[in-house]
Amino acid sequence: MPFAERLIDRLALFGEVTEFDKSLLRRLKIRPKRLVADEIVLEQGETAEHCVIVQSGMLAACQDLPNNKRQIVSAHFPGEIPDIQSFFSHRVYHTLFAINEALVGILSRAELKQTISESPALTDAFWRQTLIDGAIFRQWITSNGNRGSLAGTAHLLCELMTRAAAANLLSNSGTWTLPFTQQQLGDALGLSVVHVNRTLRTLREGNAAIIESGRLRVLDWAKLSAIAGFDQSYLQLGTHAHRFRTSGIGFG
Amino acid sequence: MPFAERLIDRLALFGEVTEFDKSLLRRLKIRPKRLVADEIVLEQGETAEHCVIVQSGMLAACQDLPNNKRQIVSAHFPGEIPDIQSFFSHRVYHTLFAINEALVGILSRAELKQTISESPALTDAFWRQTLIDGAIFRQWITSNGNRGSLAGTAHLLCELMTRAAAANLLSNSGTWTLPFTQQQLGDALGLSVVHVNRTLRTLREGNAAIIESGRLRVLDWAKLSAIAGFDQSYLQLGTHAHRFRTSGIGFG
DNA sequence: CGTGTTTTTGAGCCGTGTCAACGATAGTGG
DNA sequence: CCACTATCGTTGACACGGCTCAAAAACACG
Repeated sequence: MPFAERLIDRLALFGEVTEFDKSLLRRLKIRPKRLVADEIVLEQGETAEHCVIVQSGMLAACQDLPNNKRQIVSAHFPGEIPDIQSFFSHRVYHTLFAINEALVGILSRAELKQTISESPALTDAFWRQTLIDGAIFRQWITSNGNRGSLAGTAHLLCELMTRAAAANLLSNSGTWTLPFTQQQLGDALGLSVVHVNRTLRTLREGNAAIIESGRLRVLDWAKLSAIAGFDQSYLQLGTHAHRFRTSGIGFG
Repeated sequence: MPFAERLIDRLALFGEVTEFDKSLLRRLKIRPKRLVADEIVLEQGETAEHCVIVQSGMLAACQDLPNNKRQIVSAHFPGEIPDIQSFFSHRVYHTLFAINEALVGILSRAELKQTISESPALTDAFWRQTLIDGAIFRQWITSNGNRGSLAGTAHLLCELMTRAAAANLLSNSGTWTLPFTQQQLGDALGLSVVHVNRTLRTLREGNAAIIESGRLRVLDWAKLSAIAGFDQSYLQLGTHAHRFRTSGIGFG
């Protein structure tokens, strides 16, 4: 599936995309680029003339800290544009890197911005995306601040699983190949690897969720989301989430 | 100063505001409302038809958690519109409340959205705001996750002080009446009141910053920002920050 | 002046980090 | 196809940062 189509598909999760808007997006010049795991797309402090769109695999953004820890501040699924913020601030304050082997599209920031500005509907759609990103950020703040390790971890798993479902990444059996290492989960949650491991064990022993050979399987969605205090509506995946909620693999 | 002017002033921090845009904003119907400390503007889960603009005082947004803790996820200075996110998602997932006695303006969300959409420059300006909000969120994630209590607290103080300066809230002597209680700082930082208190003492004893009778005084900006790992550029207060940097009260 | 809130301090405990080691798994080159 | 090696996951022991409980001091307000 070409880049523009993936983008369109994702936008369609949140509302109708008109033929006009589709044609605008299809006109974008997008250059493919393969990334290996851990490959850096954009370095903290750099200025960038290009935007990135995720085609397959996952990207994440992190801030490297003086105490040589790193904080992962966001995770990006196929169809997403991780660096929209460079629209108005060409310097970025975090490093964008590939979580696993990924295929991304590189496009001119100016061109994308121009294209978006040609359609009020597209402007709305992208602006809306950044607001949803904000809602996700707030949840991460809460997870890292006051939810505690178990609820925080559960919340992250719920969020990632829901977003993975929306990106159509679940297998028939409802599992998802979680590309994060436990170290990376810890970097996102502000926990040590060791404690992430223990927390995952607790979730496993409580029959809430299990990661087996890299695949995340939610054993009991009600239990997991209760532990997390997770309510997916902030992700605004209305229609799509509904598709999964009614498909009998345990969402809801 | 009328509401629209405060809004214009703030937008002007980030770039020129044309007369056309000003006239659009001045046409907005804004109803004043006084708030006492802790008064709730918008409750978690509510749907809102109105937007709020802060005129004086401060607002904050928090998420209440099942473990009866609360996480403050954002703080809002005069000139800001805390609930822009309701543009595309009428339900809000956090409670918006007044930190101290405040004056806000209430305006129709639909009308504001309409007004903004009439000017590409305004659209850009507001979208840009939400992206800056995102940059702030990322910093809070990092503070709550991996910076540790001392650096996290210092970072929050740096951020609030810088934003207070941009909102022209500093006294001649460079102090600012920090309206947060230590409990609220803790709610923002994911720390207990007790520990916030101890951390502030450490900052005080290190001659970095001191809160005396509710006023925050930065004793040594270089030291405080070094502890925090703070770099104000993510706030994009370019010109304005420069004004303070050269005013000899210790910023830079 | 009295009452409620906020700040400050102490003492003790618990969650989470650190260190260290081993096991599992996957990729690599012979 | 099998060592070899690197990375990741898992577990235990122990230390420490930050939480809880509790109470006093400072402050704000009517």
